[in-house]
Amino acid sequence: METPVRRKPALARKSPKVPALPNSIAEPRRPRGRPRKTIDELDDGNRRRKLIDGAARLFRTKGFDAASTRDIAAAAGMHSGSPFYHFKSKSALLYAVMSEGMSLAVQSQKNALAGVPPAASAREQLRALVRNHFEVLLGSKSDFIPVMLYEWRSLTPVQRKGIAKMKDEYEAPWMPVLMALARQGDLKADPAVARLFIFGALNWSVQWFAAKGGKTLDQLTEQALALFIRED
Amino acid sequence: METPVRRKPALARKSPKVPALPNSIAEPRRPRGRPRKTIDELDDGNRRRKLIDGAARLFRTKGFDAASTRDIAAAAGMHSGSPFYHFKSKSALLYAVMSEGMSLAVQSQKNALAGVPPAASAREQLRALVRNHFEVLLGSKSDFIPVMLYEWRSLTPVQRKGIAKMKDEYEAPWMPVLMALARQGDLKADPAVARLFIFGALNWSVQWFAAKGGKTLDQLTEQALALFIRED
DNA sequence: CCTACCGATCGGTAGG
DNA sequence: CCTACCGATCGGTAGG
Repeated sequence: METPVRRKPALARKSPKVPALPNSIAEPRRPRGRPRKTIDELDDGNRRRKLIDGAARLFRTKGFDAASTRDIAAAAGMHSGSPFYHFKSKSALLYAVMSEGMSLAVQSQKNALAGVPPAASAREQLRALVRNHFEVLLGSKSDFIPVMLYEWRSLTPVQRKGIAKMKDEYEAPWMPVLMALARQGDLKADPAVARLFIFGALNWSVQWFAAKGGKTLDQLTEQALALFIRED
Repeated sequence: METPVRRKPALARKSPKVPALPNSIAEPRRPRGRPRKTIDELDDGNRRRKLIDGAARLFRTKGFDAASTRDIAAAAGMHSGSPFYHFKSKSALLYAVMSEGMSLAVQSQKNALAGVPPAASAREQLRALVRNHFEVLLGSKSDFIPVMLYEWRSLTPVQRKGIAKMKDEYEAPWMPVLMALARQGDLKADPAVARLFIFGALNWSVQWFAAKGGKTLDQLTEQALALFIRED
């Protein structure tokens, strides 16, 4: 599933944009033994990163189909053909965005749950899940998950399975919490349906949330809990 | 805002696909006075209808950008250039889909509210609104509103204003009902935020609802009310 | 509404 | 990673 593969060995060489320099400066002597990371390899990591970040932003703002690989290349400071050195297709780039987004979301959710005291109520656990979900949807890295949510259909079937697995992992902790709340009478709907409604309510916030002037993510979390869960 | 305009006067003439018939049959004599609708004009209505319906379905299943005007033409039994006889651009066709969808939704909602007894509780009124919203999202004409919800960004700014107006009209009856529920203590969240969450929960159902095997729209309605509104 | 077409753009590739 | 390019497709149009 790790799609991107470089097509040629990365050879250290001068950037074509930089004017030629004396050899002693442009090509520092290599130390003996296993070759260290070359300047190009480090740079390559940056380029890949810039491609993924730019793609995430463009896929979110314009949609997958309307964002051209030329747009994405330009956003990363490259020329039109270069993204295909890092990703074998536009769809592989989409997969990379979604897959990275889901990794971040799963990790972020694990951290959030780890911060909840072991004896915390189901209500406290749901609060942590909801608060983290808003962070994932609307926080600093907020291009990735909206792309995942809204560009699902542009994946190939195989890619879709990969993302679905990460989505299952992300959603897994929610059901036991909702079932506990239903058991104690604080959630009145069937937990399976409630889960779908609640995710919908939260996911839809990317359509209307405006960071400026609006509510904070903490406030949104409190409102969501007040709406879904009985207090008494 | 009524974008589609025919470019030439609609002259009654034989369909090119149909073999030539004797004049007396193919071209019935016109009665005196203001011309009645000709066969071609009736047919034109059918064609326009087929274009809009096919576009709605293709925009929903493939997305606006991925659905080509050739696809849409083929779905209506036409050749590639012909949709542009009925609509001046692909985006005008999108607008027609959304605008028709919103008209249907507004009308359907009016009927639903008219069926609620005058002295009905706020809860009953919300039930009618939610039930109708599911019908509009998931019922028989269910391609139109999902397109409206998910292809918003492909409209021109001017078109967007037109749709926004219809959306405001559709959403208007919800706030008083939610405010009444909040006043009587059956809705615990701020009504303005609750409205956004509730629409999100319902709108998201187009992502997971499968007509076969799943819940009925009545059951979904009851679950939604149970989730959002206190019973006691 | 069809036929025949156009310019623009797109994803992707070869070769260095 | 750039340069130069290709075939395919797309929205749209003229002319009948």
